[in-house]
This record gives sequence, C-alpha cells and structure tokens, in this order.
Amino acid sequence: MKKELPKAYEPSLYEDGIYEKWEESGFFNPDKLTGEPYSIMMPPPNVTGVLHLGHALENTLMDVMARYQRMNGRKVLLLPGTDHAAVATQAKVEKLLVEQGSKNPRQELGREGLLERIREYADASKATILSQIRKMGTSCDWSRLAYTFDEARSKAVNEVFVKMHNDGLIYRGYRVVNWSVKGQSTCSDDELVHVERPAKLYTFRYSKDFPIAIATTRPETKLGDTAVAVNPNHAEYKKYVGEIYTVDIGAAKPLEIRIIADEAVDPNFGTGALGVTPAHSAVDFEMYEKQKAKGEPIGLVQVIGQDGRMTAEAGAAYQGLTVEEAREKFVGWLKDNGLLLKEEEASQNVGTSDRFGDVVEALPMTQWFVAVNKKIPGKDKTLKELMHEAVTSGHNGDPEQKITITPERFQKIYRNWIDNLRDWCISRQVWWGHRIPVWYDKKLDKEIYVTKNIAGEGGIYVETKPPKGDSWIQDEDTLDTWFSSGLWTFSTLGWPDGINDLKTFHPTSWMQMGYEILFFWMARMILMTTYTLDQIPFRDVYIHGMLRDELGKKFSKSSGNNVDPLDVIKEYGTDALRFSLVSGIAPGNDSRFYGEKAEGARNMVNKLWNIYRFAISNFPPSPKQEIKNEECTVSDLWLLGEMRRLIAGVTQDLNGYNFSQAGEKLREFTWNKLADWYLEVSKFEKAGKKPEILSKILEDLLKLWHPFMPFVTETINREMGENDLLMIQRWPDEKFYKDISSRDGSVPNFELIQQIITAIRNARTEHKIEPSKKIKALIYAGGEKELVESQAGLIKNLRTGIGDLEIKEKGEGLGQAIFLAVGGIEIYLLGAKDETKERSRIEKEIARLEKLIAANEIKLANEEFVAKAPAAVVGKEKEKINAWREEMSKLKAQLTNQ
RNA sequence: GCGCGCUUAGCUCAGUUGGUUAGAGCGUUGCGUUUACAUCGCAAAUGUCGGGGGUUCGAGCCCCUCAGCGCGCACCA
Repeated sequence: MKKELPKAYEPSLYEDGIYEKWEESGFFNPDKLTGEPYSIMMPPPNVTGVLHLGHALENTLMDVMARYQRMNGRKVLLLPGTDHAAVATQAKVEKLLVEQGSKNPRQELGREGLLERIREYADASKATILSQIRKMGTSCDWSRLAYTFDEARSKAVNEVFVKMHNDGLIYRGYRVVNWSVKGQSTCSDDELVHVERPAKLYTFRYSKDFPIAIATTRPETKLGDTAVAVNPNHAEYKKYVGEIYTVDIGAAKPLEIRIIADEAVDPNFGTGALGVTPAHSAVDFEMYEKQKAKGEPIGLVQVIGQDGRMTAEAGAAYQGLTVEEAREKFVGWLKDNGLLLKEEEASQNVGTSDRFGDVVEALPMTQWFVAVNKKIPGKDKTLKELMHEAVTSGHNGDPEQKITITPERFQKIYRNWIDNLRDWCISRQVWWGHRIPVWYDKKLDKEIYVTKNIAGEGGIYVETKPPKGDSWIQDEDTLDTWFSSGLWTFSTLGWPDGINDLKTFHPTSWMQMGYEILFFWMARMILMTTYTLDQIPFRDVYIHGMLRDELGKKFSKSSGNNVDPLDVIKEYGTDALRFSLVSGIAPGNDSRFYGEKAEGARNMVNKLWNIYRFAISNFPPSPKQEIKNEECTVSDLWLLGEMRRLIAGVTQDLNGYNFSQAGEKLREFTWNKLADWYLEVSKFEKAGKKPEILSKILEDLLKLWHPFMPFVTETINREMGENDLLMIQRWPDEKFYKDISSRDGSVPNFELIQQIITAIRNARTEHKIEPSKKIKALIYAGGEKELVESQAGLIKNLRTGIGDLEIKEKGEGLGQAIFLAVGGIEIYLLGAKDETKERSRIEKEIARLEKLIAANEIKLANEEFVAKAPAAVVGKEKEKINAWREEMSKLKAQLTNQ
C-alpha cells in the first residue's frame, strides 16, 4: 500500500508541479501528437489588465475541448496569445498617467515616449495574463505563442492591408466619422455605446420669413446647416423644393439653405422637415453626397472642430466655445429674435466612445475605410456577401465551408448586423497600434496628405515595407485593433511566410467567444479570412454568455465586484473554479458566479479524491485480469451498465458542446451511483471481481473527468502509481461495458434492490426507529425471489438496520407489521410499528397512487391516444397502470388487515 | 421603432428533434459520527414550468397573444 493520502485534497500542493510535468512532456505541442488535426485559437485577451472570470470561463471551455480531443487521438493545437488592443490599451495607460499627475500625456511624452510607457505596461500585463493562463491549467502550445503586435502578426497586417488596397477595397475618403474629442481619435460605428439621455427638443425658424420650421436637439450644429430636407410628397412643403434661401443666424458667413427632397423624411414627425447639417451627421452627409451627384450641390460647413469647440466658421460669437456653451448662446439668440417656436423635453440617444467614455462628435475627416459593398476583383462578390455566405450557403457556396454557430439564434443576429453594415473606418489617431503602411512624398504639401484623398494621384506609396530614400513620410495613423485580430486564425499559423501550420490547422476546428464581440471579432475574422485565404476561419463557433455576480450585475472595476480568478484558485483550487464555471451554463446565456458555487465544485473535487483514496487502500491495484460477465454480481453489472451510459452521454454532450450537462452526468454518476451505492456495496459484498471492476471503472472515470478537472485527476493518476500522463490516455470506449454489462441480453434489476433498501430506510425514519435498533424483515418477492435472495446481504447491511431477513415467494399479510410495497414486492418490517404513523403513511401512499391511476385511466380511455400514439408509448402506460394497481391493492389489503 | 433573450422548487439554473410521476446544486427540515470523505451519510418537504388562447392523442418544449425583466440594433430630426 502506498503512503497515506491526506483526507482532503489540497490543490496547491500539486497544481504547479502537475502543470510543469505536462509542459515537460511536450504534449501541449501538436507536433508531438499524431492523428487528425484539431485546432482552437485562443481569443487573445487584451493586454489592458489582468484576466477576469470571463477569461477563466473561456480558458475552461477551450481546455475542456482541447483535452477531450487530445484524448480522442486528435493532433490538438490550442494556440495561446494576447492582443495589443490598440485604443483600449492606450486609453488605459493615458488614464493612469493622468491619475499620476500628467496633464496631457501625448504632448508631454511625445509619440515615442508614450509608446514606450504603453509597451512597458503591455509587457507587464502580458506576463501576468500568461501566468494566469497557466494557473488555469490551459493545455496550450506555448511554442506558438502569438501577440497581435509582434513581428509576424504585424507582417500579416501589412500584407492584408496592401492586398486590400490593391484590390480597391481599402480607400481613403473624406466623410463624416465618429470622433472622440477626449481620445482625439476616430472610432468605428460598432465601438459606439449608445446611451439614452434627456435632452431638449427645440423648434425654430432660421429667419422670420423662412417658410419651414425645423426641430433639433443640437441647435449649435445648425450654424452649419446648408439644406432643409422635406418629404417629396409633403402637401405644403413640396412646392419649396429647389429653392435656395440665404439666412444669417450668426455663423461666419450667411448660410445658403437649399430645400431638398428626401424620401426618408417622415412628413408626420416633428415639423415634417429636417435641417441638414452635412458636416455633423452621417446621414446628412449622405444627402450631401447625393446632392453632389445630382448636380444640385449643397454646402458643407464644419462648425465643430476636432478639439470639440466651435470653429471660426461657426462665427465670431461662437468660435472657441464648447458645444454646450454654443448651444445655450444660440438658443438665447433664437429667443431674442423671436425665432424659437417651441422648447420641449425629449430624450436623445447619443453615441459615446466605448474606450474614452465621452460623447462622440460626428465630424468630416479624411480617413481610411474598408469598402464592404464593393465587388472584389475577380470575385463578383462584395466583402459583405462573403460574410453572409460563410454562415448560410457556405463559403463559395460550398456546404463543407459553412460555419455553424451555437446557439443558432446568433446566426440571425449576425446576419442582421451585416445587412446594416457600412464601410468600416479603420484608421485611428492613437499611437499604439499597427502604423498604416502608407507613405507620402514629403515634397507634397502636408496639407494634401492630411486632408485630401490623393490615392491614385501619385506621391503615395502603399507597400508592406517602407520605400527607399528619405523623401517619404509614413501616415501618422494606426489601424483599428480589430483589423489585426481579424487575421488571428491565420496570422497565428505563419501566414504569409510559413504555410505548413496553415495547411495542417486551418480552417480551425472550433472557436468560442462571448456574444459581446460577435460583431467586432467573429464578423471581422470571417471577412478577413474568406477574403485573404478563400477559406472560412473556423467550422464551429460556440457563443457563451457573460458572467455576472450573485446579484446579476456585470463584473467591473467600477462597481467593485471584480473577482480575481487567482483568488478563487487560492481558496478552492483550479479544478473547482473550472467546474463551477461550466456548471449550469447554457450556450449564449449569462450565468452567475458566487462563492457557494465554487464551494460546491470544491466538494465535488474532494469527493472524487476520497473515492480514489478509498479505492487505493481497499482495492490495491492488481494485475489486470479479464472480467467475465458470469463473475459479476448484480451490483457490478448495474454499475458497468451505468458506466456505459455515462461514457456515451458525456461523449455526446461534449461533441455537442453541452458542457454543463456532461458535468452534471459525471457528478451524478460519481457521487450518487458510484460513491453512494457501489462503494457502500463493496464494503459488504466481497464476491466476484470487485478489485478488477473497480480498477477499470476508476481508470476510465478519471479520464472522463480529466477535461474538467485536469489537476486532481492527473494527481490521482500519479498517486495510483501510473507513470504515464493521464492527459494523453485514450478516451474511454463504451464497447467494453456494452459487452459485459448485460446477462443473456438483459440486465439484472439492481434498481429494484435499491428501491427496497430506500423504502426500508424511509420507513425507519418515518417511524422514528432508533438507528441502532435492529429489526426483522419479511419480504414476499414473488417472481423476483431469486434476485432478492441473492441480494439479501445488501438489503441487511446497507444502512437498513435489519437483523433478521426472511424472503419468500408469497404468503399471508402481516397486520401487525409496517408494510411497504415496491413494485409487486411486499415488505413487512416487524417489531417497531407506530400505528398512527403507519396508517397515515399508507393512506397518503394510496392517495398518491389513486391520482396517478386516475390520470392514466383518462389517458388510456382516450381512443385517439390509443390509436395514434406509438404502440411503445401506449404499452408503457398500460404497464405503469397495472403496476400501480397492484401496489395499491396490496396497500389497501394491509389497511384492512390492521 | 425593429429584433433577440429570459420568466421552471426559497435561491442560482439545467431541461437536444413534443411521450414515464419535470430535474440538479445550494438552502430548508428530521435523523446520524457506519474507519474514503462533516469539503460527510441517510431520509424528507417544496413547482397550476409568467398569464391567456391555439395546434396535437399528448405541450415546460411548437404557434398566437399579453405582461414583467434584460440585451442588441436603429438617421426619427
């Protein structure tokens, strides 16, 4: 016998050592594995901080799949990485610097200086993240560790940028974009967080004689109005269409307002007309473009600048004011001049910057865009269409290249998003990120490359590497972080240089992510990969929900409810954390995390530990012997059959990504079947081949648990004297159990024995029989006499307190005994009866059966049910009712007997 | 405004093509210290599956509708 194991599993004693063993083995690296490739790319955590519970969940999900597939004999690659998270990281570091007293980090440190500070922060954060991933037990291939901002990934970024530019899919354009004044950068439409806030809706006229009143929540922008749009069918207003009015409302120059027609204007909303501000509204800018195309151009007057203050064009009275100040002033002016018609409370939806938090201004600027509605050369398809077909017909219409999304409903959400997708603004003015691989001829006036679209006009150089000579200057801007993460499934596999990994592992097998980055990330990966590689990035996507605290609130720094996974690990162990995270979750649904959950999982881990502790000391490993069906006891066969079902069930659940259900099945088997019954049986039943059976079951059970609880299972495996790592053992096969568990094609009914035992225990409790008091039992087992007799030892010993047991086929009822009916079996407990309790117990039981029988009678009396339901269903119902009737008649007889 | 999700035991949640008496964990109640485990054991209680309607032999599951909560999208000025 080996050394005595501690009573309770102590995770901290083993976890680090086990992880080292795994790493040393080299099996995290697929190069050391054979079989069909299976690949998962880890969604790279942002280097903005440390991992939170959401990451812990992701690591668990991925690692469960990776370990499961590895045990299935697949050549598994789980590739780890981190994301430089451009804006997010810069915003974070700038915030820290400001907290440390810096007024304007960009100005004070300069580009290189600030980048250095961000790099330091990112490196520290990255190191923490990677060590956290290890602590989670994640079996990823560290030799392939990637970073969105490292050399290989940057190269891929440049390649794709240039390719798209050459295909005309990336262009430089002047248009209204979202501008964060605080962050001094653009952001994409998806990065806006819309918030509802109260606002005032003002209705006014530009001048006394202007024929149409308009309404607005942003009066200060009206200083830049150049048109009024009306519905072309508006009874009153349509006659004005085409007219141009010159009005002076205080802007630098009098405004020329053209009345234009636009179908989108709702004649019944507000005043039925819309003041058009092309410089400060994306929608109005589209009208501006439309008018230009029509040859009836309207002006574009930018009254708000990049600093968030009014420009010179807004007029001397407003220049330099903030928008709020200007608003107040302009409304005052309207009032003073009798032009304000109405002022009412309204609510307004404003876009705020996800990362900087300020309200985003719409400003016209020259930026880089990805054209999603333009045909790809040689493809006759747009990027949008590529994104669409990947989840519907399959890429290029090939069903083999179709992405499956779990749960299904997210497919609809994704398609809906694509339909509303506009060109993607990819240039950012933050410094932390991939510098746009575009150079301009220094000889050009700087003004030209800053403000004008000069593509195709010479003087611009778009290549993956800088041009020769020093007459070039690189574009100041960096790329949206999602541009690089969009390449993640293949930039991590060596593209464009090495293609071996790419060939082996792409498209990747499985991807998991939270629904909150469905558009940001999944959509961009599909776009980038189908375009660049002509392949889908992954076959299956699993969408998980968000973790919330026990009150259902989001975890966040600001609400102070953040939980550090490492703290949970310290208290309960990694396996407990992992198991608690996947317990009770459903795809796409949010779930809550709280201490009791981890505690419950910890208890499960400990239970497992003690099961093996018991087995090791009571059933020392013996040379493997063949187990024959005839040598098995009834309980052996029962457990073997249950094990067979467990293997089949867990395998099926994992194949279908039903992590929670797989875990539940394992818990049920391990605790309620193996520990509560079989091990208890094994303390009394010494016949047969218990050691061999137990050893086989425990060996396989350890494997089934391993994906969920890698540390404790690997530890037990070692404690049992195994030298080979559990991690690479083969996933259990149900065949062995299938062959052995049935006797003559049927399985002895051990559950009946369990029911008898439970019924006796129940009766003892109800009759308040002292636990130590032995009682006598008489069983009329009818056709089951042989079975019950064979299990007499168990019936006496498994906490039933029966001293004397007699089993007959049938006989007279005993009025003076406690009576139990289990199926067709009659049980009499003698010597401790409580008359009143017995009577009420039996009456209750009869009432329960009567209800069941009544409901069933109605069902069976229904001719349609009998005629239309499958015969098997009807047959079952008949069997049921017969059994209940038999049981009830016995109970009734007992009642009259008393 | 459009769309999506949720509503199942006191709490947190599972429930995969509609078919036994709807489940788990935690909590609660009673009993227990039987040497693997008190991070334990045994026994038990608790549900008109949000309301209403429909389809069906049969609905927690499908359809319609209403309500509450949450979320996403959206150019209603």
